[in-house]
Amino acid sequence: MSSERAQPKQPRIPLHLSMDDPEPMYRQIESQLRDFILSGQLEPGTRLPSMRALAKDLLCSVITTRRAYEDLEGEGFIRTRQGMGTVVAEIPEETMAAYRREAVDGAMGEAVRAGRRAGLTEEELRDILEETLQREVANVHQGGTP
Amino acid sequence: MSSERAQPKQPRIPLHLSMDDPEPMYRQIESQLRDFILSGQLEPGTRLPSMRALAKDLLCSVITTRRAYEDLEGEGFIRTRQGMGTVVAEIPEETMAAYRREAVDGAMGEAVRAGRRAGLTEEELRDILEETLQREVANVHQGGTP
Amino acid sequence: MSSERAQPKQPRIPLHLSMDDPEPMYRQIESQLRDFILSGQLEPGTRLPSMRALAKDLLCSVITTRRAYEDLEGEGFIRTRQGMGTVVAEIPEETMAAYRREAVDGAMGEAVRAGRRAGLTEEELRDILEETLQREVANVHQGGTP
Amino acid sequence: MSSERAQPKQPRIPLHLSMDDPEPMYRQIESQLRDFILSGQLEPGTRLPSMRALAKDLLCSVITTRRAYEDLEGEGFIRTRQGMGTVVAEIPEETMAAYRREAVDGAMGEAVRAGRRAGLTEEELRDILEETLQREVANVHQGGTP
DNA sequence: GTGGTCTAGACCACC
DNA sequence: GTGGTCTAGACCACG
Repeated sequence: MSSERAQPKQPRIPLHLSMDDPEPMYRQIESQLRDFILSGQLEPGTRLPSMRALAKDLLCSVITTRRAYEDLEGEGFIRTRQGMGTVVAEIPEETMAAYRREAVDGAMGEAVRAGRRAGLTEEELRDILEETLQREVANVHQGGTP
Repeated sequence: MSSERAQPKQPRIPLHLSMDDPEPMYRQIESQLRDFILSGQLEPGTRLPSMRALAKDLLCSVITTRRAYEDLEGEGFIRTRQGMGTVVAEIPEETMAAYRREAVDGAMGEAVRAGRRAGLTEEELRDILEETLQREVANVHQGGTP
Repeated sequence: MSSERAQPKQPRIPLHLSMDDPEPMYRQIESQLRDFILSGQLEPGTRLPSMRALAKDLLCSVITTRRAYEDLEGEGFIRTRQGMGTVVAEIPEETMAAYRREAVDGAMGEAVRAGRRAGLTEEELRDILEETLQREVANVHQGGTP
Repeated sequence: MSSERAQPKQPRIPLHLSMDDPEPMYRQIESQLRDFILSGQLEPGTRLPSMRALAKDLLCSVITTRRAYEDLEGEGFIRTRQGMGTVVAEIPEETMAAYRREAVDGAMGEAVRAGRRAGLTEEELRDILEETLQREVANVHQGGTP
């Protein structure tokens, strides 16, 4: 009679929905949770707030939070079981790395293509990266991606 | 035997719609035309195909091409006149430059934010930029953005 | 100006929901469509009935059909785009084969384990397979899996 | 110094709950106990652990173990008496055989239907059975169903 | 006409 | 208490 259980910890997770964001609510929730998991701020086994609790917190419908959780489960980031809530799944480091790279590579590719269309040199693109790093660092220090 | 009146030239414009692209059709058309204009491949005064002709060519509805043209006109990239067809607008170089910078800055900002969310260091982002430059250069030499 | 379109054919697809089946409706729809695709009865590019039409047909809510379609899209079996309906996706034969084997292997493994628990010999299991083949052939000839 | 009254023996029963199994906990308990009984590893008269003890052991709620025991009692596999604990019931060999056959037949039926849905031939199904026999024999020799 | 998002609220299964 | 299924109906985006 063996078992594989443990009491999942449940930290506060600072999510926020923006009405100005054209992205649908459930996707905003998904991407924020995904980022927390990918960045290691939410570790495997960590318990997520219940769908109902999160909905109350975000002032949205349970259906919206459910949808986000369902999608994330489909992607393998979280695991949910009836009556037992939802926890962050065990994800192979390999998979994590692939996900991390995917997002950055995509955006960087777009930036480079945009630069090429604009007729910029590689050196100018490097400068823009440096400027952006400065700017974004400033942003994060005041406290927000938006 | 060929007339040489001051009528706008109408070069071949290689547009293509992709079904796999999650972007709606009219936006695909918009962004492709916008890129041609911003990159100088379509010069001011150049005549664009009629909405009907383009729709027939792309196997899409006229509503779709109309919407793309309307949006581009709203942004000031093209001008449509009754009975005179649609031509690329005269755009101050200043404005062009601003648009170009905007696109690059936006994409680079996204790349940096994605990197930060994934927990990458600035140095790793610089490396990724270099890799991307390599890759994209390779791409363009074989011939295509797609 | 090239394109990648074609008028998808739309054959009749004989789906049916069983109320006695403990499986939720949306899963019944999913598995039946998945089977049609995996068995080649629904080819890539084939158009599926619209969510609303199917719902009317099956006497269930649009939400139920939508859920089935969404899940199948998540699994890569179908592709859906706003305003353009839903079509069977192009699936690598390799992937198809893997899916096909997965289901059968799982069930066969369970059968063999059950047989082992029951103390049956391999020969007895082979006999049972033959009997089952007979019986199921009979079933399908009268016309129903249930 | 050891009493040898006619009290039921209580062997160690290796049960385990898996969080990844989509099957609810109480069903996992049920099917594992049922298998032990049907395979003769738990003989009639053998005493089962108390609901409380089992719950503590499996790190689950007593409601869960109770439900499993109740279901098994409903199926006639075990008997619970006030103050006397729970013991494996006397089951006619005939009934046991029927249950065993039922399990195998059910699983084999599912395998054949899955194969038919996937468009496999009878010969391919026979091959799969042989492969599965090989694989499962290997498994059992290293020691476990899981 | 298509699908996409969000809403509310019911009832069930599991722990 | 948890999540899971199904319902109805509104409004938007796309073609």
